[in-house]
Amino acid sequence: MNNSATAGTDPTLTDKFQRGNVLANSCPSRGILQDVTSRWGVLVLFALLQGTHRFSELRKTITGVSEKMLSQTLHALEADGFVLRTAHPVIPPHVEYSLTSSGREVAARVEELVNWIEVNINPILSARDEYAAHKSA
Amino acid sequence: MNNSATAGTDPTLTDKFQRGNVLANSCPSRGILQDVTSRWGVLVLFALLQGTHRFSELRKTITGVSEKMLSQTLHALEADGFVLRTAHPVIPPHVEYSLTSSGREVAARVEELVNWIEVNINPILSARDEYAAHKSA
DNA sequence: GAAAGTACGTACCTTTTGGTAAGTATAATT
DNA sequence: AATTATACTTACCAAAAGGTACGTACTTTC
Repeated sequence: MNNSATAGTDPTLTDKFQRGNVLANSCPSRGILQDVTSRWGVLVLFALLQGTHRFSELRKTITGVSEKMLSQTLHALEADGFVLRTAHPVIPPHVEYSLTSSGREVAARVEELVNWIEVNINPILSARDEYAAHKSA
Repeated sequence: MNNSATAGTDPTLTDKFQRGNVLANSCPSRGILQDVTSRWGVLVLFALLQGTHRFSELRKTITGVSEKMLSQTLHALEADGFVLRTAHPVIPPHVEYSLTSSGREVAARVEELVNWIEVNINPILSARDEYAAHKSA
């Protein structure tokens, strides 16, 4: 994928110094951030804070996700070590998803952000309307 | 198992009704969330926490943004009332971007998330490597 | 009088993301 | 013997995000 820094320049040396700085586009934090803040990633983390869920439960809980996207999102979060997948070898399949300890830590931050937005949704929507009205006037 | 409002604050019943529910795909919170957690939205909010910036300064600070994307992102955040655009009518143009009070509040949450990831980047990357190694084995 | 500086908008094209529908495996149920 | 249930994957297509490059406006500097 796209891990390279600015095209043409030698990235290797500067990369080490740019670590830990999201504002630098070669910083690996950006990749993690995208997994966490992706459209479905946020909602999966948020939902799993309520406890362990099965795949089909997550699908019902997070309205609008397709199986494909949910699966993809869970894979990414699992790879980053935020989500633990536990498969019980039975038929039909039984798989449970839960947060790891680091997953709980990121999810807590995500939750704070989500909660703030939900609590302040009305003022924000008003701001939007006002902005739109002002532009068209 | 079902208390949707938690975090650190006490979840009253009225909270639950005044809040939206991001897990429902018709909830407008999802739209705001996407502005805030978009690839460049996160970084713009993060950068503006350090203070007022001009357009060209933001471009230099957030490595990798194109003018088009930065402009688009700033518009979205301005419409949501998170960013204040101040244009000085001089030539060449001079425009300053800063956070509004609500912008500072969201940005603070975004910052916590970003900071956590940056501090924990190494363990996370190790988890990734281990996961990749395990899969290929 | 050409170039640079600033903050964009826009047309065009590529890449990524996302959705839909179908397929897979197998045991229990009807 | 067909259906149901679960957790996926994959192929295919549509939509959205993103990048590049150029245009605009006007003044100051070279």
